[in-house]
Amino acid sequence: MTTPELPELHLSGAGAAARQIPSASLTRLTIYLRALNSLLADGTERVSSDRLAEAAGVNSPILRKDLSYLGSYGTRGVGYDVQYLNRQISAALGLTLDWRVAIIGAGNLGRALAGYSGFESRGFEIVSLFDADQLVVGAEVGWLRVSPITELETVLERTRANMAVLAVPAAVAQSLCDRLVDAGITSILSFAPVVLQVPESVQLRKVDMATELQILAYHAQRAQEPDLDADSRTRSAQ
Amino acid sequence: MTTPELPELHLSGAGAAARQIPSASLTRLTIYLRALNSLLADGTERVSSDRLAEAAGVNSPILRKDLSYLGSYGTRGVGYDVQYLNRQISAALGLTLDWRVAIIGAGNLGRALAGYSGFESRGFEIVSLFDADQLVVGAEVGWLRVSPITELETVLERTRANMAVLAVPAAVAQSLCDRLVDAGITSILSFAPVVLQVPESVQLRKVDMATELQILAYHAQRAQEPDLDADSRTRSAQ
DNA sequence: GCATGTGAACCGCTTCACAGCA
DNA sequence: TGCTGTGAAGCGGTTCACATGC
Repeated sequence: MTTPELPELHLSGAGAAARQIPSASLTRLTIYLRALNSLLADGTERVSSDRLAEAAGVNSPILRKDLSYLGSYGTRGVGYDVQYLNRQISAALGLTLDWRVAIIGAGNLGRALAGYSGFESRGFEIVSLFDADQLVVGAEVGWLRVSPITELETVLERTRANMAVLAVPAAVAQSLCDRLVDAGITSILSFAPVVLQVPESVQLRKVDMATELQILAYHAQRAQEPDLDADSRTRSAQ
Repeated sequence: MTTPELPELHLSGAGAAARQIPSASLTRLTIYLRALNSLLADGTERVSSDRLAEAAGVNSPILRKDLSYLGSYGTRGVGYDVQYLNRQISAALGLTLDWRVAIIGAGNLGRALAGYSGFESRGFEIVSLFDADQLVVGAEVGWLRVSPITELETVLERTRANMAVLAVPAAVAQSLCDRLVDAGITSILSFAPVVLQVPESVQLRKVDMATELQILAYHAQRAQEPDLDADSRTRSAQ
């Protein structure tokens, strides 16, 4: 099982990348983007790291550090130009490219996603919506028509989708995921509460609402019981 | 390196809680729980860390480390009893307590959450569903009836909710969040794409689908462009 | 013998203080 | 002077190898 001594330097695979943005920073960058969009809507032209950090709910040193991964886009003594910074972050995240999203599953969740206006405004176009249920196929959801899952490969190709969102029951998630991968999709966001297996070349992200509630439950439980290490089990001293 | 033997017990900081489970471990623990439930359904009675780790999509050392935060629930040379471990993790996460969830917003997303069977099976009972739209109020969603948001405080109290899920538009999220906090809710899961301000005593978790897609876009962009450090800026060698 | 449990090294993110520049 | 940008220190999580106990 364990290969004893393989000094594995993890540049992730071939053609590995220089200067990868840490994943925690990535998450925050999307939040800065939201805050900048708000500022743009307000007509604000300049912003300091302190104020932007406050709007994003983080501290300003880490905001500056995050931005420094992208480059130096501010003016010392002044701050950041809202529109310029917005563009730079968008470009760094790849949002200036053409993202065409297929949604698999037209249940409540799939429909919620299809109707979510937040996507369009941030460079994601939803180009197809699928379901296995014949009663749902053909229905209109927003400006989309539900396609039969049997035509998955054909429609993916015709609509030139390059991302997919899985909003299907756990039982069928893996087989649909496999079909997506075979069809050439390399970015998948899954809402199905199962562990999916994908090749390394495919980016898979998961969102699980039950997980989130369970984590809340853990913290709530701790808050309820001030009696924290009431560990009555016999614990042998280290 | 410094002092050879310092009986260093790491209570993390002032007034901090004893023996907090690292957040990354917490997330994985919920996944183990799912895997264990599958094994239970299969009738499997024992499992090794290798096999459980494989089912959860992680490596086995980190699984054992995660479990070691809870205690020693395995048998060396043998493995873990599926049912027993399941109960221990559930207890550690606080899932044996009574969690009563209110869903705020009965749009597609709120309805998707209300109908999500994954909650019930894991100890979360959805006790109320609210909306501001008079056309939606009174409608039946599953076995719930949509309550008017004007009666939020009354219904929260009557149904004894102790958690809430915000599935409302960004514009109204903060004010509803404030009402939840004032009503005594201390655990909130938000799907609204805004930064919410809450007191420290309130646990807030956020799920944002646009953020997830943006992170996928970043990785997909990198995969597309092998030409990664085409950093043509003049960098003064400070 | 075999699989769990864990101290210790390692690595990467966060923090901080200050250097650099308008 | 003021705010950005960043090296370096600090810290927490992951990895590993092996001690532990059935």
